[in-house]
Amino acid sequence: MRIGELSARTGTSRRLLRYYEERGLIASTRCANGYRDYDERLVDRVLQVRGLLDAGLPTRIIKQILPCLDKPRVIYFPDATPEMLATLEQERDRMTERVECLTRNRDAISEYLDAVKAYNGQR
Amino acid sequence: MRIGELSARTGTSRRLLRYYEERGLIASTRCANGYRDYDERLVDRVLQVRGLLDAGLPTRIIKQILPCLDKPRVIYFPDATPEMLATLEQERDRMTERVECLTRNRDAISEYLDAVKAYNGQR
DNA sequence: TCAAACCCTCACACATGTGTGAAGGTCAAA
DNA sequence: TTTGACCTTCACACATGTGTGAGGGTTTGA
Repeated sequence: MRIGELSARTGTSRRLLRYYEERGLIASTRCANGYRDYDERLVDRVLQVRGLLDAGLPTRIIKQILPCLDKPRVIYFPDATPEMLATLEQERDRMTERVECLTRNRDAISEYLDAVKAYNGQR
Repeated sequence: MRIGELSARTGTSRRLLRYYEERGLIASTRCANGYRDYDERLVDRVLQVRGLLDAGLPTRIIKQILPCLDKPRVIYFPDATPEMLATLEQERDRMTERVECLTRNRDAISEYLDAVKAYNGQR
């Protein structure tokens, strides 16, 4: 599919799709006329990238972790250098911290909202 | 305490502490000589702010949700306008999405790392 | 054939979080 | 009294994600 369709199907501006490509997060082939041609699977990929970006991860990190996120897990490990594995472990731990922080604070907000609801319901 | 101590105890640059204050995330009083004076509780507050920032929330949102995050919950609801409650609910949902996205992807990384470990252990 | 709707690259612009340094005031210890 | 370690404000700078538009090619349908 071309960039317009991918843009529509992912709710992502063409500008950003080109940016993600420039950052190595998604790939495209080129038609004879120079237009980008995207694979069907890119739809999920773009959505995943956006989720991670929204969760606060920079493209630099997303690019590093994406290879381990592919659906049919590639059992091709030799490409994982020790440095890369260390980075991955570190990033996994940072993600865990984020999850905990977010969960903790979200629960506090929930409690607050519940309390307000109870207060208003009782009046 | 003065800014230097708060900086040391939170691992946050003075520059950022002033920035957080400018954004209304933390407060300080002033000594006679103009120096900022921070309350002991600011240590936790700064750490919380940093956690939320690291989790991807902008200062604008953090400022809005901080009031519901105070330890001894202030049961003083009239200040919560309907618009603010709507914002809170929306932000709570966004946080939930972030948590889910992060968890999903972190688990995938974990699986990948486990697989690599098993592969290397078996050789 | 011409207009509309695509696509391309390139570049400037903006908000946000953060670093760095200048120019200068305060305070404590030597 | 002077030095050094603090503090102040202000301003410029940078990376990152994202918007916008210029200048120009391609494709499709009226």
